[in-house]
Amino acid sequence: MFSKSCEYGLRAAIFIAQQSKLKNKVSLSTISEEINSPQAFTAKILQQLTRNNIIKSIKGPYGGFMVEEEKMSTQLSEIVNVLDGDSIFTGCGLGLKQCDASAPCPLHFEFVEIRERLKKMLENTTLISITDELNIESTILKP
Amino acid sequence: MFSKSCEYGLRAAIFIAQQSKLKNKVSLSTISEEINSPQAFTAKILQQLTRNNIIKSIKGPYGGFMVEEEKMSTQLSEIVNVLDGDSIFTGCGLGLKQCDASAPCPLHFEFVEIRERLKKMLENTTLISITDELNIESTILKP
DNA sequence: TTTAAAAAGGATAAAAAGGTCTTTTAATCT
DNA sequence: AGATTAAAAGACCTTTTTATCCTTTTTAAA
Ligand code: FES
Ligand code: FES
Repeated sequence: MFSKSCEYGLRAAIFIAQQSKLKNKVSLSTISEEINSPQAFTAKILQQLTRNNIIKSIKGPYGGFMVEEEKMSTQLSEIVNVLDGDSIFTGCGLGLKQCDASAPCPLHFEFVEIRERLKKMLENTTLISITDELNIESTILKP
Repeated sequence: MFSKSCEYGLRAAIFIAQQSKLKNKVSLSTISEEINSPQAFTAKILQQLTRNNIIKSIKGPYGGFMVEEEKMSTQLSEIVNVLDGDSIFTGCGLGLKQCDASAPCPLHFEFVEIRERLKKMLENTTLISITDELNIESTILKP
């Protein structure tokens, strides 16, 4: 469904958001331990999220990564878009060059509904909405 | 969503099924033209579908590929399973080692619904159901 | 101001996916 | 039987994804 980059990126962003809610900055090594991802690769992904202004990084001792208050409303769809592009939201299920109801593939009408539901779900889920729920239900970020 | 192999494989299988309904065998070159896929690569994919007994191949002059009558009820989910494995049907959206309601990731409950809907759709769609519809609606397999 | 912690950036490497080419095998026609 | 046609099989190549390593830059604290 999503690339490895995207999976790690989502898990990382959620973990950082959790900690930011508790006013903690977190270092790369902590993040990759807590979400069980390869450290150096995770660093690259965090750079992308930083460049795209989804998380904030602070260099130097006592530095780390955090999600700023106003970025806590970031939709997961934005993160997916940064890391995997938008083909999951707009592409044809059978790989036709463009998904178009006027020239539909055999799966089009059913596929679009599922794709839209996925899109809506990722748009309606934000870093803040997840970290709020995390306090209630017990969900996890590593295997 | 699906790999290129899977996209080509689904398009090819649907095209072959269409033609089999008209009692036509189709050659590799025809298939790759009609579904707009790279020929040599498509050959590899058709071999997989043949080995997995989803389509039938006939060598020699007047040979080609076809879907046998009893295989027209093949579910698209079987083709996806052969070409991409079952991770799309069972894997965790955030890439946790296993998707498990007792240790759910933050997306689990919503993700499972979408994943199940995709699975049901691909199980309910068969080569025969698609080729029946193809006569009614005008759906396409390329570009 | 020196030190050390931490991210950024660049180079590289391994693995997987995507794709091509050549030889072999099987079927049909003459 | 021999020539021809078409897929099967396996070797090979290219690109993308996934991943590591190492150096540089930044910066807080002693
Ligand atoms: S054309 Fe294939 S999903 Fe829309
Ligand atoms: S645990 Fe992540 S989708 Fe089920």
